Amino acid sequence: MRIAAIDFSTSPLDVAEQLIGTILHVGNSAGLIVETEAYDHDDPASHSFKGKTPRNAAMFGAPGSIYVYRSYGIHWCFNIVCREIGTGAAVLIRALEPLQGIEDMQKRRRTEKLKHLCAGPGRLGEALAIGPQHNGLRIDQPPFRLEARQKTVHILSETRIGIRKAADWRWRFCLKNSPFLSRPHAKSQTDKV
DNA sequence: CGAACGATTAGCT
DNA sequence: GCTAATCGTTCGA
Repeated sequence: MRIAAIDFSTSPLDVAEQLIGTILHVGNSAGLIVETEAYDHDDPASHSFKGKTPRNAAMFGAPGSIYVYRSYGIHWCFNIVCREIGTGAAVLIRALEPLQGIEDMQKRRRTEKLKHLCAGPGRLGEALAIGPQHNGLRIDQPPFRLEARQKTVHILSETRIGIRKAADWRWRFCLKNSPFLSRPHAKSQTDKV
């Protein structure tokens, strides 16, 4: 299997798109990335928009490192940092198609429904046992690994979910027609292959 | 120091 | 579709 050769020092838009169709391994569990969102340093919806704070410090780390944050006091969400170090850009991994370690994920999620196992950033975090202990680690070192996609994929761009600022920017990327998205994409959008 | 507010989700109507 | 749950972070006084 090929290790994904994604250049994380580029823009979050590029990285978010390239991540669709690659396989994310965390420990013994793995899934196909079917949904991502880009957040940039000059993006009003981004945690990094107002500068570095104790919470978002990892977002200003080296490209290819992990940024984990607590959402709504409940969930842990998983991001990969991009652009040059200190910029404050990242890609949020929002949904996976479960592939390996499914029983472990079902146990952690307390549900057997494959469709909802990793569909949404909070669910994905719970399924993969993501937590603050992963903040600042690297995506190319254990327990993490990215496996390159094996074929061309059909990608759609959509508006991001759950934000108020810059809500109309189409910075969400989906694997076309995947049943494992956190929310279905529109019927017809600009295709990116 | 107090208060408002989320890059969300499950469960109920 | 609507709302409660739940708490760390951020910002204003």
